[in-house]
Amino acid sequence: MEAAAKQFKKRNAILQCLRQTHAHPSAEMVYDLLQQEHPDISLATVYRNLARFKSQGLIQSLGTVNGVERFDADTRPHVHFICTGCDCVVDLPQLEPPLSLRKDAEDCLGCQVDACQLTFTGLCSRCQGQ
Amino acid sequence: MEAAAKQFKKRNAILQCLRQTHAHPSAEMVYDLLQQEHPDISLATVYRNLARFKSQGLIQSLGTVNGVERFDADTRPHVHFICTGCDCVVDLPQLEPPLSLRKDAEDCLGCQVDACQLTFTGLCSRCQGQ
DNA sequence: AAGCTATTTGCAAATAATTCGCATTTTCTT
DNA sequence: AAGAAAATGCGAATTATTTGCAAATAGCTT
Repeated sequence: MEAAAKQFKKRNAILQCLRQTHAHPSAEMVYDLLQQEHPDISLATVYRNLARFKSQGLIQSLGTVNGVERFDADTRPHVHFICTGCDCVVDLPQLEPPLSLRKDAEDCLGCQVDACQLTFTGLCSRCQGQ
Repeated sequence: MEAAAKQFKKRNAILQCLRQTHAHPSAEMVYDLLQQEHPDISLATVYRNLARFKSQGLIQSLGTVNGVERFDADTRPHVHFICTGCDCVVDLPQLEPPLSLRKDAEDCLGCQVDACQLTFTGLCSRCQGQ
């Protein structure tokens, strides 16, 4: 095996891609981002691996923005802002997620809370100037 | 026109349906709920009117749960709990949505925040007993 | 390195939720 | 009652996502 170890797994490329961006990409966005490095990757592979990462807790889903699911490799609870103009998603690590309400929710409903998601929506600075 | 004014609009039936339930239904759930009263309603009409109500601010969308969009006729900001076991959605009117963070978000990003959504996910009391 | 098994992938077809076009019906305005 | 505008039903189209399956790849065992 003298040739360069070009053949790592595509799976890792997908995870790295997610970890290197702050764009909270969709499956198709990941697919597009990987085109340079892996022109032969399949969209199905991206979907499959995103589903796997999610079930493994390696990434989290932000739910869907305009009909398409968006992902985040940062699994720590943090606040998001979603622009209804351009569909961009931005982190707000400065803001404290209201985790203290979690126990209240559990007490109110007798449920078991696994995650907390706080999202602001509106227009980003760019989209405000139309 | 002596016969009873049976022919109000289906549009209103859809809105009333949403207002009378706490199930945060999807389009198809609304369609099913209306079958008794309006067996001749079309699913497309439900979709069309939900979109209209949303754009008018008469209802809000909770985003999608397991791939299907869910709606709420209560447009006041309030906290939700979503069960990942049975996909039920429950209000938590007792909990205070962190609206105070809204201004912080705007300051951080220079954005304009229009809405705030806080959602807890986990297992409801029924689903905890498997 | 060869052989064997399990996993991953690409492709194309299938699925599922939602939207759209258009003809018909209903409502509104006069 | 007549005509214009809006709402609806139906079926087809669209779009995101999933799946079946055969080929490719990676891991083991010798």
